[in-house]
Amino acid sequence: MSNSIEIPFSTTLMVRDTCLCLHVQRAARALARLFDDALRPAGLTNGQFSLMMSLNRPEPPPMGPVAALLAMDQTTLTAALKPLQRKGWVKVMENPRDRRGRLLSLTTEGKAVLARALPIWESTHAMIDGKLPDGSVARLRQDLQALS
Amino acid sequence: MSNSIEIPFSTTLMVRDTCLCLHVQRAARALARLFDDALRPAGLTNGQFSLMMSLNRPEPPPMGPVAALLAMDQTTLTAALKPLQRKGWVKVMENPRDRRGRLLSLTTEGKAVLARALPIWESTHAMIDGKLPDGSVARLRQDLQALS
DNA sequence: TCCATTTCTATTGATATCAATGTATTTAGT
DNA sequence: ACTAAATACATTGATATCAATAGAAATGGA
Repeated sequence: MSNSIEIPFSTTLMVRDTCLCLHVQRAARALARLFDDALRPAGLTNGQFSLMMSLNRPEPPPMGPVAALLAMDQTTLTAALKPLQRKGWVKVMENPRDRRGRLLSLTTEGKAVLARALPIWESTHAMIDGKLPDGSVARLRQDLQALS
Repeated sequence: MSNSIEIPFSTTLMVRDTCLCLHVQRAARALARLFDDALRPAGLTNGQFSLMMSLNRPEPPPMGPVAALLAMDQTTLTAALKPLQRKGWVKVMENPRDRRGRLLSLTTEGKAVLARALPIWESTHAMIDGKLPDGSVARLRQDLQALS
């Protein structure tokens, strides 16, 4: 006996259509592929581009605020820095004011890589802008910001 | 000599504020954490919940369409199925009509796990809905769909 | 039928992601 | 100054993600 616990197919369709988490994950994967493809000639992934761009500041930031800006776990940032350090694009140094902390900065070569990637970002982003209805991109950004 | 190639800080701020890819990745990470936390008592991550829900169909689907539905690489789906198979929640069988292919289905226990997770999804989603302005969630879904 | 092409999936290698945990350092309270 | 608590990162282990590649089976054209 024992009726097995079943979710109706109609519920499945409802969840698929309405789940915001699923929709965001889908879009995240699709956009990541799009930017990864575009940025490949520059030797960067979309995540590496965003991370390095966030390090292009007058003063080298510590890790915590950078992780918060990117809405990622601090351990994820530690891992993401590894390949960039290996390539000599990012420098991680001890914070003289707080020896627990690290300060992150782009190397000269890192800045050059980022500068070569920038026009690719611009054209890719313009392409997306063009494909979406006018104004929807700005609206989308606002809505997304409310989630993170 | 050689002036190093620098991107102005103002450009960095512009990219940070406008990059749709970054905004989507940020929201994706934040939402993933939120649902992962909520679903943890059910033993599922947000991705596993979405995948298993997409398998709750009258007829077991092959892998290709499932990967397309989730907008993920086919190799990602292969990997994502591994832990679910190990736990006995998903069954992967050869397609008798096409011996290259596989058919994916939930086991009885898988269906039970999914059924226990459903109320968690409902309450978590309702919580998000409540925190966002009226109507913005539906609009957001539409905009995201245009991207994937 | 035979063969080239296409389709469907798996494997490998690299990076991304987070939970759990540990270590070193700073801060705050006394 | 001393100590407990908080803070900033790193490490480990598991899963997620995709590119490149390879294998097997189906399909289509001659």
